Amino acid sequence: MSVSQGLTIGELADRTGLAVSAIRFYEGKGLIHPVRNSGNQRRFGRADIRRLSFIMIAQQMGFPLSRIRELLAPLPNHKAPAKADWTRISRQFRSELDHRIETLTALREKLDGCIGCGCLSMQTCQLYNSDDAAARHGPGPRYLMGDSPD
Amino acid sequence: MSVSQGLTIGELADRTGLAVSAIRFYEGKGLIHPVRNSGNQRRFGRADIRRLSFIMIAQQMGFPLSRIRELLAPLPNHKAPAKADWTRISRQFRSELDHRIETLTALREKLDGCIGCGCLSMQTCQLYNSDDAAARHGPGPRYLMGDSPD
DNA sequence: CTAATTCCTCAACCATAGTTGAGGTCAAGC
DNA sequence: GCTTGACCTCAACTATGGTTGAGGAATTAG
Repeated sequence: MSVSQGLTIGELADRTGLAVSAIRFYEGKGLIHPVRNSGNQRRFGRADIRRLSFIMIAQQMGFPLSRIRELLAPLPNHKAPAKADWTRISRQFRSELDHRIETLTALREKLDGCIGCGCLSMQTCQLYNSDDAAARHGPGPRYLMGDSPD
Repeated sequence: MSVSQGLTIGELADRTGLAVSAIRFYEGKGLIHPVRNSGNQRRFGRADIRRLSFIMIAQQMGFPLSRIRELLAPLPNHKAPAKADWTRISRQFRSELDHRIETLTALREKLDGCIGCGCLSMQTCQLYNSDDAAARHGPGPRYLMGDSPD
């Protein structure tokens, strides 16, 4: 396979650590867009190594494939992306990551308050309020789910 | 339904915001352990409202049901847990939450470095190294996945 | 006492994220 | 030029986290 023809799916699998079947699956989901050679075999560009690496990282951080596809949508399919393309995507990614970290941190702080007050089973729990208070506001663990304690 | 008989599944669903089918599903997975009345209907204790709230919160933070079951395993099944039970579980939960936040934060810092150096598409990218460097270390995005850059 | 509602079990189905295998084709080495 | 390994498609299967519906029993309200 000469360089000008691109990488085979097996070569790409070796480079990224992904299974061949996973790469085909991602193509089906619109995350990657290989070309086909005269024998109907997939041929990938070197830029696709980075594309798949990004997919793996984003997934590890809990992004669903549907969202990753959206993030990658502005990248060109069949030529190497410009630096500006990746920079824009990285910034977007970073901002969603920030949001995830903030949400988790806020939850942790409430949990801290809860351990401190000896709750999660007490009527005065800041996380779960009393049953009556929860009933007034509707179902679910209101405070953790977004309400302020009264 | 008198109080001494416990909550029906529908009442518990109203209190927690969960679907009746989800509560039955959690029982099947061993996350909750209702008793049965003489007519084979499930009866829940008030403590189960908190138990389900905890399940909802932990799930929202990305814990799989299997792990949540393990966390809840020390709680008594058919009587109200002691304060110490919930405190122990909360501490364990908090420590796993810490770990998640640390992992995400470390990833974010590497991503920051990457935006700063204009990478994710550059040969000198700190996240993805060069293809040759990546090949030397094995498949995948080595730096983000745990390696230090050389 | 009857009718409406809620409950029961069990099986099938949905989405996400893939893997596995059957049956067949392509390409690279000798 | 043929054999072997890598590739192709498509369908079925895995696991998680549930929902939906069929067919029937229990409970509650009037």
